[in-house]
Amino acid sequence: MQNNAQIAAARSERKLRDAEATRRKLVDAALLAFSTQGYDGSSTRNIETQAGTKRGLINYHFGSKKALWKAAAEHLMSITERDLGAALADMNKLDEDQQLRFLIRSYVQFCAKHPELNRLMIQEGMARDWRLSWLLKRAVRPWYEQVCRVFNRAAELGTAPKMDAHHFYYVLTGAATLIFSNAAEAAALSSENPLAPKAVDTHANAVADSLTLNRSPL
Amino acid sequence: MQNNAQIAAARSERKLRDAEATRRKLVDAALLAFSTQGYDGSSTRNIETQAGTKRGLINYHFGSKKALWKAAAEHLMSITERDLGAALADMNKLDEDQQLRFLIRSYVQFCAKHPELNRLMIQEGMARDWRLSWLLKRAVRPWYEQVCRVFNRAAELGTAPKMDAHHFYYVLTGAATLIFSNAAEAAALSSENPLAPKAVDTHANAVADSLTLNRSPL
DNA sequence: CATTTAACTTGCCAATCGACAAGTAATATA
DNA sequence: TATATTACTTGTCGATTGGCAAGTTAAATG
Repeated sequence: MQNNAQIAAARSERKLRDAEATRRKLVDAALLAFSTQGYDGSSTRNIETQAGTKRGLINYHFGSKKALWKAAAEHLMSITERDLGAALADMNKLDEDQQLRFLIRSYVQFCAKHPELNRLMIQEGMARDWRLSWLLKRAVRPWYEQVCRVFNRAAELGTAPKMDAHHFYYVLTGAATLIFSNAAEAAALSSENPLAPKAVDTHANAVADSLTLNRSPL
Repeated sequence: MQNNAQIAAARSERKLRDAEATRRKLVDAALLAFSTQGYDGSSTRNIETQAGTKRGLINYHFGSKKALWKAAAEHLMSITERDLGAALADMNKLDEDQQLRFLIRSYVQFCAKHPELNRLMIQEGMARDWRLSWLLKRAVRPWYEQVCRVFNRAAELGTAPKMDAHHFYYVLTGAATLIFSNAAEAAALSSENPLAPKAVDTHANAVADSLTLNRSPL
């Protein structure tokens, strides 16, 4: 009877899905905590509470706080890789003159969608430890080199301002991200939500206008 | 005999100076801890150890961790107010055409000199709590309005790019500060110290070139 | 010289931290 | 049906947290 086997398989699948749902809730809560409060400022017990799970499940599913951080960071970096990779693919379909501006606007849109990314990078970019090393190897260095490559090509074409690629990277990253990673401050200063689609688009244009030279047809 | 009185006064003064030295060491260590590890991620005991003082002195001199944070933040904001105020005064002596660029360059230099400021703002700018409120009222809002004022005047003169002042503020602040607040990451990516005077000057020019329109004589 | 005061020291407290281990309950397998 | 495995639950541990209070030490004051 294949029916019984199917039912058993469905039950097994469902059990697996439940465990995966628990892992997912914990990863999401961990990402929020680690990115806003830092690694040492986040407690596993509070993460479990925020995730709506019971107390020992982080150690059961991940083994340690360190392993939870790596799982959460890996989850975020895989999303980042996928979305920014897609943006780069779209960019390559355009005329080279427009590529830098497109990349900048895509990057700002992505940062608004995932402020946890830049919050995490800020938390971990201050001190040299195992978490910064992990992030550099896993995601930052490849992205850094992609940005420098696009910038250097744009500089050849005359669509990028004349500066060192390294400084361009930090001007771009800082300009693109601060209004979103410090959203609470930005909202208090302007009484408008910086994550609203219209505000995001305005900011994307502001950054792109600042960092490309074809800002208006001559 | 005034001599005895003078000696007594000197001793009293010295005793007072020692207490003040202790307070100062604690404030310095607190600023380093709070800005890099966040408020909850910093422990008073570790701050005391880093300051080279004994264990109960934070509670003796400041009464609580919260009061220590306020003392450290007030110390940093008074330095900021003094230095950026001086920069604004110098700026006002220049031709109006050059004022925005001068302010941007001065601001970048200051951020490189005091990376704790932007690290603290990043730590506290993510969530609405009593520390963000304190910082907004004490320092951020006045500075924000000064920057917007200078930018709006530059926009009238045609020396600033066309964008909303609020977005200009965050483009400027992010572009100016990230390479310094994430100095460990930046050093790992470029193998040069981002806080070295030459690197600071290069970055100041990169930010100023991006955010002013008189980038080169036409 | 006796007393007061300021600066510092130390022991202790309840709460919380990450981690481990011994459970229970439900499902899968033989 | 008996056994094993998976997912989850809970009790407890030693270490650390912020804070309080009772000290000690040394200088100022009368």
